Amino acid sequence: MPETTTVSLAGAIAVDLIAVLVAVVNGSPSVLTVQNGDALPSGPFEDAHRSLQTGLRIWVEEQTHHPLGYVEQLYTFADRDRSAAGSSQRVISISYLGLTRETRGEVGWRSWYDYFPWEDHRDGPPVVIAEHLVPRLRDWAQAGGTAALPEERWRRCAFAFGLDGAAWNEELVLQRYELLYEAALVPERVRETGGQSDATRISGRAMTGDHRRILATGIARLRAKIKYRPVVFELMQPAFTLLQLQRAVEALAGRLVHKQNFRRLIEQQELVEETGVTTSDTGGRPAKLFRFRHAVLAERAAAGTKLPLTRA
Amino acid sequence: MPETTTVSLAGAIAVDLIAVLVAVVNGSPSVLTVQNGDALPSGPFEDAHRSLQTGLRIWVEEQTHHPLGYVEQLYTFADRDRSAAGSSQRVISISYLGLTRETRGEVGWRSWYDYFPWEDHRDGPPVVIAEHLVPRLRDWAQAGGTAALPEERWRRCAFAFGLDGAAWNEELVLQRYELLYEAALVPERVRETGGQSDATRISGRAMTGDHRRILATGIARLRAKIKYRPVVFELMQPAFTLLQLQRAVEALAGRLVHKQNFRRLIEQQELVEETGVTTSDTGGRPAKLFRFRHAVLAERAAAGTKLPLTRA
DNA sequence: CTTTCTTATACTCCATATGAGCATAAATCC
DNA sequence: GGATTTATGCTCATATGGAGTATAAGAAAG
Repeated sequence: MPETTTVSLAGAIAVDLIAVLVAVVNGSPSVLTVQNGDALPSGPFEDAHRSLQTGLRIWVEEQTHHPLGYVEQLYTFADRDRSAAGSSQRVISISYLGLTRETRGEVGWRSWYDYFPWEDHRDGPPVVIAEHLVPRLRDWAQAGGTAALPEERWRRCAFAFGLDGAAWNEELVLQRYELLYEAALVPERVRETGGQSDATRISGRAMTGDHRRILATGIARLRAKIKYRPVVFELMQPAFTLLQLQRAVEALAGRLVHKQNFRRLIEQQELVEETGVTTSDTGGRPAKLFRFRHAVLAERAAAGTKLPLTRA
Repeated sequence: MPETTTVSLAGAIAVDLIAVLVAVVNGSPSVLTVQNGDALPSGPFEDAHRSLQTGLRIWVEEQTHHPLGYVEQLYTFADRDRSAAGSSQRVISISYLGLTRETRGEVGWRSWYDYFPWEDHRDGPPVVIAEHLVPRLRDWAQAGGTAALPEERWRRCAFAFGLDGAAWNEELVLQRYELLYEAALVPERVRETGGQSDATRISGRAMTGDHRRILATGIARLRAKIKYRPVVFELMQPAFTLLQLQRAVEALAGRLVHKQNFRRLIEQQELVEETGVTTSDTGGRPAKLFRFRHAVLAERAAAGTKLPLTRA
């Protein structure tokens, strides 16, 4: 195998950057969208950019006027069916997850639960699962021909959605979406995009191309990451109460955590320090305001905010 | 922002696939190399390939005649300095981690500790750290000009290499390499590649371009992954003793684990099942042979082999 | 054939982490 | 001033993980 790089043969190859930009807006975990919520922001990777990461930063800040905090690469796609039909053009899509402190109430931010209604378990399991998804998934499993296929299909569903005694695992965002895709329960499967169709309430808002799959990838990555890296703080204001921090974590994870244990965890890991100020804006007894101890970033690369989950 | 994809402007863009192919050969965690150990196998992404992953599988199996087990994307690079000097060609490098059961004693497999001698702590901290790396890192830190920079540099070194009371963290493979790179302690920094220079014993074997950085990324990813996903089994023969399994984990992690606790962990997670056969090839009391319970892949996507680490 | 060595395997012990809940404190709202 | 709400401190039971002791079963040495 030669070490020299090689010019690709047929057709030009274009490189696109796609961003999953996350902020917590009014307690909702939100993602920046364009085209009236139908797509994630994306743009060509310009030859002028020094690197992918800087390319992304430059144009996100150009487009959104937001300072971009934490950035991490998600995945690179180049599946053939991503190309525009009839075109010989091959598109490489490199997706990124970015965290930012949303400030002004700008347009384009949408709760990610608009796109994944079944992912929000903060008020218990969403009714849409038992009411609509389970029956349809069961039908799909049953339609799995002969032999072991129906059982196999249903086992996957039960595992992904926490049915039949299995516990809900909030990190399986992508698996759940791909299951629904496979079962043809999302409109992307049949190329009809967006719209306010009746099905939106069941299958969530659709997106262009595979943007919703990319979004699912980003959510899954973030839900996993908050458990072992102090990334939540990238989404917080400089000073915050512990309950505000907890609400942010809960918004991302889509489930509630035990209040006292959450405080214990944060404090014993020394992730925060008191500012000396308290606020009464929260109602009830005034809460101390904390700030993130930036020192921990250097101290412990592996430090993290584990979730003290409430057992089902 | 337009949703349509865009043709890049100046120069063509080529896409390269780079593989970090891992196997455990005679107890050594090994990686498949080409060019006499100077480079990782890589090749152009052909337009004919259906997707990146299949593109990689096809050509790895073409080149190595190895069945490729677990495959996962590592990272996509496009830094400007990766391009050949003088060329306007832009190269996107998409790297993958692949696990395989090496069988015949073929050429090209090399212990990854040839490239990262400081990463093998199975017999305690390698002397090269205290003998050679620490003094040079200290010099580099000291040379950090005025103010807080020297302290800051040294803090990073101490954290990455587990000095000054910090614990050794085997997952920080990439951080360590990048620190050595920054301190100009690896030959890649000055573009002189390969060779059996005296420095190899200290800074490890070098590689072409940023291949060693990609290898470091792969090792780090794998060391993290074995703790929460049952991927070690991809590297094992169909039947194995628990000690063989433990040795494989230790080879990858570069550190020893507590034998009894390792067994407890594996068994209580029901990752394996007895074959009913025992072997006396191990010396001492015959050991039961086990096989991986493939069912767990379906049962628990989040199942894993956590390391019962020995405390320093 | 007994001793010795080596590896396999079964248990015990203890410190810490984590899920869960009770109790009290300090504000606001009527 | 009592009800309500949020903040915060503390206890308890259990699970988990690091570490060590003890015993079993084979091969090799003598």
